[in-house]
Amino acid sequence: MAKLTTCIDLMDEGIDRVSQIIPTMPAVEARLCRLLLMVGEGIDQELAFKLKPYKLNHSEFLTLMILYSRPDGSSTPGELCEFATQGATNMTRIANALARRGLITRGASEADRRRVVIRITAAGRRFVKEMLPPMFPRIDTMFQSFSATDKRHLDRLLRKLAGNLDRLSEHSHP
Amino acid sequence: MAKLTTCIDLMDEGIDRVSQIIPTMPAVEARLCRLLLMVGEGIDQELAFKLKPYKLNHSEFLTLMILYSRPDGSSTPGELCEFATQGATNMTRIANALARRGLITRGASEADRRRVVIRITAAGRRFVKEMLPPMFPRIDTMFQSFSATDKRHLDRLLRKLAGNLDRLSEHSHP
DNA sequence: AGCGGATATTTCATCGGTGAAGTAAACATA
DNA sequence: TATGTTTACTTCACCGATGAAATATCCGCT
Repeated sequence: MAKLTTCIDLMDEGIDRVSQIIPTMPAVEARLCRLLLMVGEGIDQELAFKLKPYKLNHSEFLTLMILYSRPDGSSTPGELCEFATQGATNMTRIANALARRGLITRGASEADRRRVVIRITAAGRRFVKEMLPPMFPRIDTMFQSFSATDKRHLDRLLRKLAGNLDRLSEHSHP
Repeated sequence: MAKLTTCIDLMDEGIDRVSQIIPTMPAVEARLCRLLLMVGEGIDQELAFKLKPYKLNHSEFLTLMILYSRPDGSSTPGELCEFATQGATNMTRIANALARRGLITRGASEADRRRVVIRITAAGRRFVKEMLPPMFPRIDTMFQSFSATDKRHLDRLLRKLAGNLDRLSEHSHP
């Protein structure tokens, strides 16, 4: 497995060379994009590694966590799609997978019979409560040597970036 | 399409509730992880959107860019796997796709006949030079209202995080 | 020279995710 | 109350990515 930092070094060289050939390129910004993508992938892999023993998928985990974090522990496929940024198709599969393991139940809505009500079960809550804590040490390690100010800055900058991305996608794929 | 910022708001609420139930959770750090993942996905989608008209994949684009940025414009599947953090299997497919479009060539290595030498073609170089500039305005927009200091900070913090991730994965999936 | 283990790449089976079409219920309105 | 439109979810067919096994070559050792 290639180290992230060596990939970053190579990326730096690559961007330097490309921006020599194409000087109009916004090199600093492009570099930040690539950095974000690479670090994002890194966290993804780390998360996948922690989820593997529980035979959970990233999207299954996220869906389960959304349900867990809701006051009433329930939602609908459509809502979950929104919050988890997933396609409806995929949510069907995710719900199938979680229901088969008894972590959630699927029932018909009384108010609107088109709707399906998804609810986390007691077993689902127990499962989350058991699988979450083992992740904590590794999350702490990820942010080792980050000062409180560092964390505040990172938080602020990422949110600002998110706002800009929203404005971008409004214009193009609305 | 759900806005990133509303997803982030919901995530904030979710983390608050979960950390009330499980107070040992490193809430600040977990939040940063989720933020990073969400912003990463956002950039991914933005990139995919820009690549679609050129019928390119994220990994195909990255591979092509690596070749473009090398002084001699050539590499091998194994090396490209490392730099692009891709499985060898997938690199075969990527090379097939790019070769079919005449953007790269595949030849046998003289020194080591197990190796395949992949080289970007003149058409490949022209293609990159043509497709890259239209992306620049959108990259600039992504970092609108980021001061030079903001960018420096973000760069520094992401690299530090990458270093920590490397140390994590060394211990576990080495 | 010849054998065993390591390395480089491809093939195959499978999984997770997506777009397009299908089904069913609700709503709006005439 | 009949009809057309919208909404909610599912099914189906396909694509991109991955792990395990197959193939071919190279390298070290005797």
